[in-house]
Amino acid sequence: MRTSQVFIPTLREDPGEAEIVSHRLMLRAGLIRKVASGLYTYLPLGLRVIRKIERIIREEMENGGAQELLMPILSPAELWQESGRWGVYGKELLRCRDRHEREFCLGPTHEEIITDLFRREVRSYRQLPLNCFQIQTKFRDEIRPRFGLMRGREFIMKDAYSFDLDEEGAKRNYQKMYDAYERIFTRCGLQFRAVQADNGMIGGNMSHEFMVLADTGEETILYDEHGTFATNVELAEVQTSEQESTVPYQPQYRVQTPGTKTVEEVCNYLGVAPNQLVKTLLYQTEANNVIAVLIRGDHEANEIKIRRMLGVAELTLADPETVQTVSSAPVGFAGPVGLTNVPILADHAIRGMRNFIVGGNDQDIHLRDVNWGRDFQIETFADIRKAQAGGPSPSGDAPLLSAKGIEVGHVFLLGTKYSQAMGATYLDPQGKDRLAIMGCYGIGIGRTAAACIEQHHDHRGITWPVPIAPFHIHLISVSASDNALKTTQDLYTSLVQSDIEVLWDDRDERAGVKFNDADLIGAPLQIVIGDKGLTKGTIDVKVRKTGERSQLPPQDILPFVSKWLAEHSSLLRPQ
RNA sequence: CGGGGCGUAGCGCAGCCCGGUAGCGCGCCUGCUUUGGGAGCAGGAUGUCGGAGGUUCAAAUCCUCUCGCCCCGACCA
Repeated sequence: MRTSQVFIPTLREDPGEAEIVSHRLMLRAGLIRKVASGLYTYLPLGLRVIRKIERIIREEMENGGAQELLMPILSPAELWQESGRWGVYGKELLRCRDRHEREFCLGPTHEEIITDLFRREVRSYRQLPLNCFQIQTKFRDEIRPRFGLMRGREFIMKDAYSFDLDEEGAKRNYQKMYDAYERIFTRCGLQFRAVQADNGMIGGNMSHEFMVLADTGEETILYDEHGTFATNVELAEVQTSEQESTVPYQPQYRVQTPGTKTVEEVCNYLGVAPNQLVKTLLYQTEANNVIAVLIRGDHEANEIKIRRMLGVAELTLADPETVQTVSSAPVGFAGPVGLTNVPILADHAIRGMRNFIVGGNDQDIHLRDVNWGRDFQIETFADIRKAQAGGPSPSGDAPLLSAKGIEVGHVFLLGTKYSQAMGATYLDPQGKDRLAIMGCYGIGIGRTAAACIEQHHDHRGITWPVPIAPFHIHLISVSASDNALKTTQDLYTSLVQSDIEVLWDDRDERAGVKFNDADLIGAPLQIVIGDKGLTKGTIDVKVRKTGERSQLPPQDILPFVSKWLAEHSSLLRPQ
């Protein structure tokens, strides 16, 4: 295509609104434009990238036995009420009414719709397994959209849902999708890692997130150097062998700690290290039960672990009024001593502590030389803190390393959560009703494009991998002579006839402008035709990513670029 | 939702404190010259100063309200 016929509004300067490199470059290279917070228009160039990713996804999903369908973007409230999620999804679910005052929501995901379809249409075990996917726009009313396509409110997602006869079948489908995802992200030219992820209330360990490694990632992953263990920090188990301490008990006493609410403030005030402190977190569950959670001062509570441990869906820190009622002190001074009206859950690390500091259940008061067992009782010790880099890996003794990642895909074994709630059953060979075992599998497509830019760029612009580049070749003529024009035209035609995607910059611009736009847009190869080279009988080819240049006679260009593109389109080896 | 910041020409910004008829750079238009890494010269166009209300002889500037956007945080006691 010619630039005069494609709408590519590039920006010379960085837009003020963009913070991270992918967002900046997507705006500057003319891939997207913002419509409102978290809402973007995909411009022609951006859409070409999206379509390429979609094509790879379609191929690999079909390869993995999934078939494409398309569900509506609006979901009726009844289905969500039936699954129970109408009540729990919260403000992220954008609800609306139609002209008849019927309630709907914009679909943030489609388990309800697909499960409804399944229960209406699938009768027999003979129809299983079934795996359907769609590529469709989702809407989640994010609390804080940011970073362009990285966290938008409206975004394009591939979501797939599998239905199986039994657990084994479901695991087979899960594995197929896992494998498909590895192929997809590899083909997109991404450095990524599949990590164990949270399964919420369902249990088991069948959930993996596909993380693109990038410093701007919003997720933290922990892994060990052998590569045998990788997980979201939210999930990582803490290996612990804390023995009860044998340090002699000291008598407990009260100290004044005016205005010291945080661990840091207490430590500064008393001149002690955070690991001598035990913080008492008061949590509320959905049933409004309050529980006290004890965590060593230098550790962080892991709410996902606590939630799973308690078997509750919702867990939030207690509001100030509740804290006042339960601990008879304002927020910041809760402690376990005398806290008899709520259960006390403690992290394993507490077991090995003696003579520590806790809140005094009184304003501006802390207690020193407190000891569990003597001064208060702990109901349960459990692994409820966040794992930290440097700690031992659960798979061995190698220390854990941490990295930032962008979650681009998630595979999840759902089990019977939705089939149970919505009655998605089939008849087995014995004629008995059985619940279908489900799995679901998502990929954020815009986010994948953004993550790709995070990994493939330099100070001049994007350096697309061939498989998802908007164009293969950026063709630039820098001379206006008849000869140069004719040569460019001929080359353009022959490239197009060979099914190579060429963007021909036919604008009446200076060479520098064209070079800069080409580097910004980031087609993998640039071909430069000018009188300078033509008088020597050559045309220049530049590899965008490496800057490597070759001077070739016109007739060698097509074979050269065909070969180069073929070599760089093939499956990259996963890291 | 809490805190901070910003809305002035297509884009990036200054002007606001201290009120007095709106500016810079890039882009855009015209002409000439240039033409292999964002050209030079000359000329030109462009603004509901986010919106509403108020104070004032006079408001981009001060006050009130409102809308939008960006960043940080969202309870770790």
